[in-house]
Amino acid sequence: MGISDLTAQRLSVYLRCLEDLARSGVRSISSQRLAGRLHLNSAQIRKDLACFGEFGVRGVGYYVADLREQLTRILGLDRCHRVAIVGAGNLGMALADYGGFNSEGFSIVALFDSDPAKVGGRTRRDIPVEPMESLPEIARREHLGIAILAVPAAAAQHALDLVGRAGIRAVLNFAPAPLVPPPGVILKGVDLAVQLENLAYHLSRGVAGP
Amino acid sequence: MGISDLTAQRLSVYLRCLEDLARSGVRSISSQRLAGRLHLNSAQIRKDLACFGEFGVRGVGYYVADLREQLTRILGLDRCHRVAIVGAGNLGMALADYGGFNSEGFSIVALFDSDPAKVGGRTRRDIPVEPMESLPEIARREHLGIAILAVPAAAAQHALDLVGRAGIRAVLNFAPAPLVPPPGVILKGVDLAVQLENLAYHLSRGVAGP
DNA sequence: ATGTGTGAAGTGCTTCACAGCG
DNA sequence: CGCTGTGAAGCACTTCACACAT
Repeated sequence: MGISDLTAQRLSVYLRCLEDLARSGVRSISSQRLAGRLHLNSAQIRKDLACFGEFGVRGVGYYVADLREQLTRILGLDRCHRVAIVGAGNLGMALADYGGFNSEGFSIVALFDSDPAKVGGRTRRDIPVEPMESLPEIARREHLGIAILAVPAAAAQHALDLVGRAGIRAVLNFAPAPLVPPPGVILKGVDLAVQLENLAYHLSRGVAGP
Repeated sequence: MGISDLTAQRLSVYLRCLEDLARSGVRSISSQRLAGRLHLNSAQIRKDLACFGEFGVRGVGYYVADLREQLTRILGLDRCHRVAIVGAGNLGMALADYGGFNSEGFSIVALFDSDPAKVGGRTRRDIPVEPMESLPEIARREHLGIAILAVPAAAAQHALDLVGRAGIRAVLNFAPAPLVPPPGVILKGVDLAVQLENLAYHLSRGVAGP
């Protein structure tokens, strides 16, 4: 069966919840109770998990430690991913220092910027800002696997191409531009302006129903 | 017909593209050419627009200035939305100064934080950090309509409830927690960790196909 | 008794394909 | 002829409901 992106995203949510449960000392949990915590349908959870194996125990549920381990492996979080951030503006700097990324799974190695005035600086957590030109070299030396694009829209496609040529094969794009990934590169977009405008849209159409 | 969230989000994308086109002096554009720019299907664009009226001219396409105006109105961007940011950490501060929000449609009025050490400070763009307790008062005085939640997961539900009680009816949540919106509040989530982990997942499953 | 795994039904989104208008 | 607007088909995701395992 083909695993959809939505399924993979929910696995991340499940994993996060399982880590909470493990910290609370919970040993096992049913899809029903997990669904309650996450405000999802329990069949959805069972189907998502069943894509990758039979992790549950009938009459019991899922063992937290076991499932946590399985999901960590499935999501590729059993090894550390080395991340570059391209664009050292407000957003790039903040993302570099953002504590919300599963800190075991990801390590922000460097920021890159084409503005010489920014190069040489460091974030509060001491991540260095490197010149754009050294991206290919550093990418290979440091084994960077993921890039986060936080550049202006006009520079985004160029930056993406550069990143692709440097051998980085996965990119998270924050620039508000419709980009074409180079062959072999996985591209995901997060468009903050669209999300905010979506709220404006809902506000102008009256308030949420039940 | 019920308008889906996905449609509304695409309208934002269309609007942004139309603003570019207007700046370039383009007078009219067909759904085909718009689709080419945005890497979408042209029928999708026509269907999305048809939800709200017959804006096109057969044999010609859509007049850029006219459609731009219509979409601005539909999305509720013909008036300015006053925005609060809750949580003055890395992310909250960066979002407050982020230039990517359609600057005519949104105005970030204040940040709020429960940490007294942060209160009284200002962002680089001079937006003040206020104490959490004054949120209800400032929300009403300043007519705040939207809140952005950039607090830790553990504090998010509490912050959301507070924001709801202050009369704010639309919230964009960055905290990695499954929240329940108070009645009448529209809630959208952006989960940065999930997006990044999704890339890790794709990397661990081999490279993107055609 | 409890709760998984799953075929089948239900729902919603996308794409096709074409009538009809300018 | 070019292009919109749209019914119908196609596809994908979600939910139901139940056989079956413990």
